[in-house]
Amino acid sequence: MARLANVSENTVSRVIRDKGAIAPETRRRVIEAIDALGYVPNRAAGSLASSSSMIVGVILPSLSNIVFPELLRGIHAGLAGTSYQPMIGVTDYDLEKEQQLISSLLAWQPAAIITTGFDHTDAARRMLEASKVRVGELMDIDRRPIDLAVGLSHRGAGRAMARHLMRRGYSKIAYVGHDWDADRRAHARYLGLCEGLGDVGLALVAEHRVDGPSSTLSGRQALAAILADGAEIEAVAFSNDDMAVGGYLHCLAAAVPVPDRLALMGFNGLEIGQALPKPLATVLSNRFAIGKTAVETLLKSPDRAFEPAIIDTGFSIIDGATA
Amino acid sequence: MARLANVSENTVSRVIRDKGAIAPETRRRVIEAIDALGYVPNRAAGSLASSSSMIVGVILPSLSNIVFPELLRGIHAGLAGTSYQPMIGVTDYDLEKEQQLISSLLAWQPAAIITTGFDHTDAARRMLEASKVRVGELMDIDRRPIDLAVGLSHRGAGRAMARHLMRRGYSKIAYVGHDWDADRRAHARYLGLCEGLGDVGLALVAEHRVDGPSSTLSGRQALAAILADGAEIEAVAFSNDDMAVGGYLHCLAAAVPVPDRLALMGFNGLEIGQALPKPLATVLSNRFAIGKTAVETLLKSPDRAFEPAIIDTGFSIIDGATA
DNA sequence: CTGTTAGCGCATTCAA
DNA sequence: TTGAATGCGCTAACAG
Repeated sequence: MARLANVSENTVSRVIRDKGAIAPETRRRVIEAIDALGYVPNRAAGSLASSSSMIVGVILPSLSNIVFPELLRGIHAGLAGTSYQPMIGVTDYDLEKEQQLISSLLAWQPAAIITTGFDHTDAARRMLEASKVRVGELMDIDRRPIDLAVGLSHRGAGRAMARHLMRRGYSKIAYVGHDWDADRRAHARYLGLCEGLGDVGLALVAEHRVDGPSSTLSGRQALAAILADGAEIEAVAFSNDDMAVGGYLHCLAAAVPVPDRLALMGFNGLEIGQALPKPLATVLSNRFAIGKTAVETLLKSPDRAFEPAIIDTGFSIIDGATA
Repeated sequence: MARLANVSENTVSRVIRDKGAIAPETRRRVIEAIDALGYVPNRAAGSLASSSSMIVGVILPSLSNIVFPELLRGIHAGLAGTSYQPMIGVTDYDLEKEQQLISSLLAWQPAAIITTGFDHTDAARRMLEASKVRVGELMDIDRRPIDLAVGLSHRGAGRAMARHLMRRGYSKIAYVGHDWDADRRAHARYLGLCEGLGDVGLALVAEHRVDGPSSTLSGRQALAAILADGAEIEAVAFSNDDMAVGGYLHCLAAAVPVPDRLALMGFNGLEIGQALPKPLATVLSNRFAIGKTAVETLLKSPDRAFEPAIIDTGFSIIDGATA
């Protein structure tokens, strides 16, 4: 193909990568030859030679929870138009698996590695720090990142939920949630919620947590359970929208008037919440923006800054009609 | 590191890849050296040398529709325990984008490429056929694949929906759907539905399609619209569960008794449908199994068979309580 | 602006 | 069972 265009192999490479100055005429010939032969460059060779690849490693805790595909959507959006390719791994909330994935991904010498949260094994942290790839830790901003954190303060979101419910006149507030070991951010929101209540001398009047991940079904069952306990409850703060939608469906099935007899509030701002007969009161967490911003910021520079950076994508209360 | 273990570079490579016979003692020394130095092999170099990589290219039409993340989950499950890594791309239902992604992915010399459906540009089809990588076309099985198809007959699923509704005693059946240009499989189900009705001399009494992708909100609006038209309708077949859940929520909000006044049926078997006050009648599409089966089958052999293969993962009716 | 030269870090021969 | 030699296809550095 270099022969076909009457140039050196190298010039071809330069045309493809748009690097260095090239005579317009030469470029034309090369491009012609390229699509005459249907040439596809070998990325492995390129990566080896340049000891860097156009890969962005993405590590997600789960694909079952819709928020992570949405985060991935944002990452994709940030990558669109570039020639970076995401390589993804799923940890199932297991830090050992995360460490192993980090190792496999580093083997490709990626441009960046994106993961969630600040919890990593020591070995994983060392690998990330030792490598010079850019590192994005997403969703949370409440601790010091390795390189870049993009997300929101879940502690702050929890406080905001407390304030919102109190502003609406509820004071007998309960909590319904799911497993904290896996979902640390849910725990942070819980703590924020308690702090927010504590600020005005209140406390949760009841709480119920289910084992395992959040889901509509378990939210529905959990709300039924906490109501069966008989405590006097005016409003329920859920660990997230999945749980809250489940709770709402229980109220529909059990004919509990929402929000008059019981107010409900979720977290995330999922579409399904807004399609309910009464739109769910919740907190929008901007997953898409988190992913997109993270990618754009990381790829802006190939090198880390002197100090880790934190980008707060914020959150906003969605008033809804259930609280 | 070869020095540390007192062996040649080459022996190290053999230990890592578990290839060729190695003295237990030597292997021990090498492994020791490996994790003493925290050595991470360079995959790009490996791929270049072997002209094949441990990458599986995955091309999805969208991440907004929950079925594709679930397909991805299945793919991940099939990859778990192997050292293959998925590299993913999203087409937004655009065949040109698919072609471009196929080209970028082939540049990595992947072990396999997984995409959805049988619609590809001519160029894309040529690239896939020319390369010797294994090719999985997922979700549908109604046409002849390039190498391997894994999925279900959407035509058949549409007929099954028709039969189910008729068996339940409904004969005035309407259709509510979304954009067919993007979602060819939804169209196939529609055709199957019409055929199923036609078999016993029936036809749809009304139909309504919204532009754009399926969503709970548009399902809700679409059902409201078709009911407002005034045709006499006993049951509605939706293009999928997102739309059907939206329809159900409309019935809740508008106090339309389900299924007594109006029966509803969806497609996919999403979890949310089963969490509704009345579980949704729907058709389970086994997305997870499709992804997992496809990966497992493709990676079983590095070479294509003489004849393309088709794996029918089937579907099953979920009776529910809405039809 | 373009050509030349020399590796990148492995896997794959072939010998020993 | 191990070592030595060769090259995968490209990019980087340097000349010209």
